[in-house]
Amino acid sequence: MELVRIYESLCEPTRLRLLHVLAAGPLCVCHFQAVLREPQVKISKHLGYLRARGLVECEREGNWMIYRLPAKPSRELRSNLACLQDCVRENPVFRRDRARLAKLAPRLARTGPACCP
Amino acid sequence: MELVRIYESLCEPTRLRLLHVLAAGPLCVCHFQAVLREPQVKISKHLGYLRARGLVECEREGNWMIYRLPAKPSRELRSNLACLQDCVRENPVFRRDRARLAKLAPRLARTGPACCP
DNA sequence: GATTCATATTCCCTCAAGGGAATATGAATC
DNA sequence: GATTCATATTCCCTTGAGGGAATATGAATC
Repeated sequence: MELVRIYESLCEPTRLRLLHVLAAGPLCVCHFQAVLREPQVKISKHLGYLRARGLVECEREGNWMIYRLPAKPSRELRSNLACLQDCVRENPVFRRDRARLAKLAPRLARTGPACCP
Repeated sequence: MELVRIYESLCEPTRLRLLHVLAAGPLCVCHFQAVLREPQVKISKHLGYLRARGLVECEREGNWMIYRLPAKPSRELRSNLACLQDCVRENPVFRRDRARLAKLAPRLARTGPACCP
């Protein structure tokens, strides 16, 4: 059941944070590290997990791997991502992530989702 | 994070079916067995799991345990249950459960959620 | 109080998840 | 081609989930 794969992907806080941040746009791994302040292994493993289950897509760009939400998400995935965004709106951890992401915004605007140009 | 507990509860098919059936109203364990056609241990364990995480409530009535959705669900839980109902609407397994539940409806109307009067 | 019925719990097993340290990979640069 | 940088993978460990058989519990009945 696809739904179960989705819920399995959602039942870990780091992955929720990754998906929440991704909702704002594509991002490379080192930016995730900067935003979540979690070790590289952890970020990379969880992104790999999400990718294996089709919750994110990725593409290499030079040294960097750019992750994004799926271009054509299933109805189930769309509903659940929307529900997630709604649920975490007022959660301090997620707000903090958004705030850190916002500080990167000017750089992202210049260089695109990859880290350092 | 409460959200994670919710998603953990949702990432198993039997539990999704239980919650889906519960959305139609309170029910005792033996009715769950009849509707899901799963062994007693399995039903009981998963109901216990859901209960421990606050996704269902229960109350003894004579020999029977009546399970129901929480009287005052959190916003997160409400959103996710709604999302779940929406996602499974067209899924054959869940539809079959509903159909079997419907066949019990006349009896339920007479005796309440407990099994045999 | 012994039996019966509905339900819960225990025990045993297997398997996958999650964390971190260390190492591998693959692209770019010198 | 050696080095560097970003990212992925491997290895090792601990922990919890899930399934089923067997057993326990608690209420009702005889």
